[in-house]
Amino acid sequence: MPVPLYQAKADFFRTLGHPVRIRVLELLRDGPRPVRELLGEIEVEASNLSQQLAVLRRTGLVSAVREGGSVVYSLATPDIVDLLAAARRILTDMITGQGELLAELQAEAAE
Amino acid sequence: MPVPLYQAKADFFRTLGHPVRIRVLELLRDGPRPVRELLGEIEVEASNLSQQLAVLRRTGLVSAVREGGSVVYSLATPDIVDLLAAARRILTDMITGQGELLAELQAEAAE
DNA sequence: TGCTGAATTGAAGAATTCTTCATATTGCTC
DNA sequence: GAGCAATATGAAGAATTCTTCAATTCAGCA
Repeated sequence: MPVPLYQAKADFFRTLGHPVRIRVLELLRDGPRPVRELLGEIEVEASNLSQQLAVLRRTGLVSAVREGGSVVYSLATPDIVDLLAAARRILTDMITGQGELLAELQAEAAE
Repeated sequence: MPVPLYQAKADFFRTLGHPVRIRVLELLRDGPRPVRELLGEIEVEASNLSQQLAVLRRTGLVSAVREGGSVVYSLATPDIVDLLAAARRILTDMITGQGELLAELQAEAAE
C-alpha cells in the first residue's frame, strides 16, 4: 500500500484533533449555521474560531457560503456523523472499561 | 455539554493523527501481531515504532502481552475497525469530489 | 553468571501546531 | 462614500509533538 495514503489518513484525523473543531462539527450535525451562532456556543475568540474553521475548510470537512452579512457553514458530507458516532462508541467503551478497572481496584483495596 | 468531553474527543483523534499509528491499527485489524512483525511491514526504526506503540497503549487503543521473547499487540476494541472504515468512506468521498473538480477544471480549460 | 535479541525508555533538538493580536476584507445601512 | 458589524488573514511567540540516539530492561540460553 502506498505510503502517502497513510499520510492522508493521519492528516485527516489530525484535523479532528482539536476541541474547537470537534465542537464545530458536532454543532453542524444539526444543520448549517452562521459563524455568529457558532461563536455564541463555543467559548473562544472570533479570530480563533475563524482559524479553526479555515482548517476545516482546507481539509474539505465543511463548506461555507456567504448569506447576506454572515457566512453559513455546513458539513461537507453526512458521513462525518458516522465517524463521530464511531468515535463516541469507542470513547464510551474506554471510559466504561476504566470505570470497571476503578471498581476492581476499589474492591481490591477494600479486602 | 462539559468542555473536557471535547478535549477527550480531540485527544482521541489526535492519537490517530500519525501515519505509523494508523498503519499499526490497520495491521492489527487482521489480528494480533508481535512487534517484530509490525516492524517488518512498517519502514521505521524500532525505537520510533515503540514510541508510537506507547502512544497507542497510553490512549488505550491497543493492548500488549508478552509472549516468550516477544510482545504481541492487539486492538483494544473491534469498534476501531468501524472508525477506520468511516474515515475511509469520508476520504474516498473527498478524493472523488476532488477528481470531479479536476475533471471540471480540465473541461473548462479545454473550451 | 554473562551474553544476545527484542522491545522500551529518556532526553534533546527539529518541526509542527496553537493562541493571540493587529490588521484586512466584505457587505450592510445610513 | 463613511461607518459599522461580521469574518478572515498574517505573523510571532508559546506549547506540543516528532524523530533520533543512547542507554535500559527483560527473557531466554549457553
